[in-house]
Amino acid sequence: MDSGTGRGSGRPARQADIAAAAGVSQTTVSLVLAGNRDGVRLSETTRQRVLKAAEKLGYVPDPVATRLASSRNHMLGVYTFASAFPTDVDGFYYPILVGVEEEAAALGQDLVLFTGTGGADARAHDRTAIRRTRVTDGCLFFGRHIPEEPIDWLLGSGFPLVYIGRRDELDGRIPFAGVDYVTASGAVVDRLIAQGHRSLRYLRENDDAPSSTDRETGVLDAVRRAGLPTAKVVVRREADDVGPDLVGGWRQAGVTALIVEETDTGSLAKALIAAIDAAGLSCPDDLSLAVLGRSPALPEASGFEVPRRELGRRAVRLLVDQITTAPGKRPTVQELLPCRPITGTTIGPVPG
Amino acid sequence: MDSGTGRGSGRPARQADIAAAAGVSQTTVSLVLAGNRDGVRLSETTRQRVLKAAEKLGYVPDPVATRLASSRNHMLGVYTFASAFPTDVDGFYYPILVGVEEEAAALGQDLVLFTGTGGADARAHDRTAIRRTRVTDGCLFFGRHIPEEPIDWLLGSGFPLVYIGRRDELDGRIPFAGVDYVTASGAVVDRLIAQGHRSLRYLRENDDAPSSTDRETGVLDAVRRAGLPTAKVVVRREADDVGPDLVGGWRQAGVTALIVEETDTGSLAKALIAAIDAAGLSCPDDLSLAVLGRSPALPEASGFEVPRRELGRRAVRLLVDQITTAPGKRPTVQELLPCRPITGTTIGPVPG
DNA sequence: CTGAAAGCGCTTACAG
DNA sequence: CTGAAAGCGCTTACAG
Repeated sequence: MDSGTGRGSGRPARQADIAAAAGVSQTTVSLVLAGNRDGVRLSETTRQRVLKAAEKLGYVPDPVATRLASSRNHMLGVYTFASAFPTDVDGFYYPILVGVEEEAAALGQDLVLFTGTGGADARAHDRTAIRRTRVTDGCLFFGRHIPEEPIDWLLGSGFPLVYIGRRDELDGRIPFAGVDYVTASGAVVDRLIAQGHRSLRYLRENDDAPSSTDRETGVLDAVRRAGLPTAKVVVRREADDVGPDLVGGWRQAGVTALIVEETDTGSLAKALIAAIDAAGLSCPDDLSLAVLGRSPALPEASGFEVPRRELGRRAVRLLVDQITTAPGKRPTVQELLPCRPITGTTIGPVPG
Repeated sequence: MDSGTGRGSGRPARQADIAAAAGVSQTTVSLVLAGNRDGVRLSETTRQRVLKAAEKLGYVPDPVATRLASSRNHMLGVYTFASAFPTDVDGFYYPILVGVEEEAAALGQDLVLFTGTGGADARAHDRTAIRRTRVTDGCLFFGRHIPEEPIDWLLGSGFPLVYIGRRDELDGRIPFAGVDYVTASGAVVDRLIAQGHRSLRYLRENDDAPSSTDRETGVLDAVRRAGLPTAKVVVRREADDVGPDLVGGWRQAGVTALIVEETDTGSLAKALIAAIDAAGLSCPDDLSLAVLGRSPALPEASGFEVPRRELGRRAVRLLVDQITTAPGKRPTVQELLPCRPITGTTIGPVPG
């Protein structure tokens, strides 16, 4: 009831209240509270009077009004085109989100999670859904697939955004923080070849997201570097079609090393690991196995670790950079992060 | 460049643009777009004209302006007084967040994660930090400890909020969705006693959060119901002070059953489990063990499971209920959810 | 050094 | 059935 304490007064104090209390204009209050903007000089007496009144009234700026009037509200959006986020507890995306949260906190930004955006249904991601992101100063997007039209529209309107994951759509105009799957995958294959393997198979999903095609590129590059034939290396397969017979057939054909990609669903790597087991084989004694990305189904598998947390942090930093750069001179920043190799226990010399 | 497509036009369309295109006033546009508010009747011709223009311009309402002018923007806040959220990947709070996200999506609400609020430092949770929550229509709070003043202030200003976890501060005026630890803990002890145990110890943290005191209450109630002495049952201990000697001492004294609380840090249960192991004992052969809440260190332990995901969902529902109820007639809703018992493998008959 | 005024994009009485 | 006007709480030229 005592508005002097700011408690129970029913209505939070606004600048006009401070102005009345301090006997100055609301403009002056705004100026004082905004700190020292260049070119503006306030008498110390006024400053103190305003500050004291603000303190007494328990003033805190209204973030909504601030956002409407200026163009910053220190809120960053997070919008996903992937399913299973963040509902899936063991989800692929959670570590990324953790990184996003950490860096956002470090930079004094709050996060807006746009919900109901997890459906794989691209029709849900229309302009209406996506324009919600404009409450924020800028937005992070992710998911294996991207609806180009709404992103193009946001980009065209000068809204700062950063994609998490490499993207080459829209003539390379999409800023992103991604992962260098090409190099990491190539290094894994190099290692296999150094162990003497000459006949290998790369099992991948039948899905052309950049993270999949980049892994394939890395694998094939390495195979070529070794002077080996690439023809039969790549095998596209659904997780449901991966069984012991597939693995058995490969062995018959003299294959000694298997490589599999670990993506956001994780189902393919899991299926292969199960199939190897079901075929009564063990790694690396019977067969070497490499997983491109760490699989929860076999964490000790050899391969590499996707720097998901760092990816989140990096994306936030790039986004804030954009936000704080004048729209005219924003370069389209595209960055790839290196992966940490995992020695693991599933790669060994060629058996026999 | 063609503003008719809404692409590349530089500036998103607003109601004024639609008004100009349709040859009506901006008010009319607002009215049409708001749907049929009672008492307002628009001619079908006008409606169609406005709708078509809006479609053509790719209009999407600006949530910030909407929020400032009205009082809803379909954003819910999440603010935590606990540390390790959501940074800790195996965090206690993540399943709650998942529930929050699910229900928010179901109810068409976006989520604002207030960051930098995870510090245990209560001084950070001042009015300024907390008033940020007012960008949203209402806010969820959690954490074992609560700074009363800012919450009192928000409550007093009529801002809808729901605490996640039982709270009795502020004369019971804090709405919450909590967990019925009393009943769940009592049931666990009942089970121990039914197995013949007569001498038990309840190990708890030295921290008086409601979730801890409620567990203790449940334990002691059950002990009393069985007509056993309560004197030595409760033991307060830091995780660092729990070792094999403590467990050994209890056995010497004839204790046959141990109960430990699993809280957000999880350190105490983990320490006890390690201590039992280090003492060369196994459960339930040498000793029965119950964990009040599932411990990641021993998921198969007997006890109960805190319905964290459901807790999140429930809290969102209560919050939205509040938001959609006129400020005058909002009851202070306080709900407790039941826990799911875990049979587990660590409770057995009294040895020997 | 300070204030009056316009404006951010909406909603909501209030008039016609 | 529709429009002119005020207002939400700020920021930002623009005058003095």
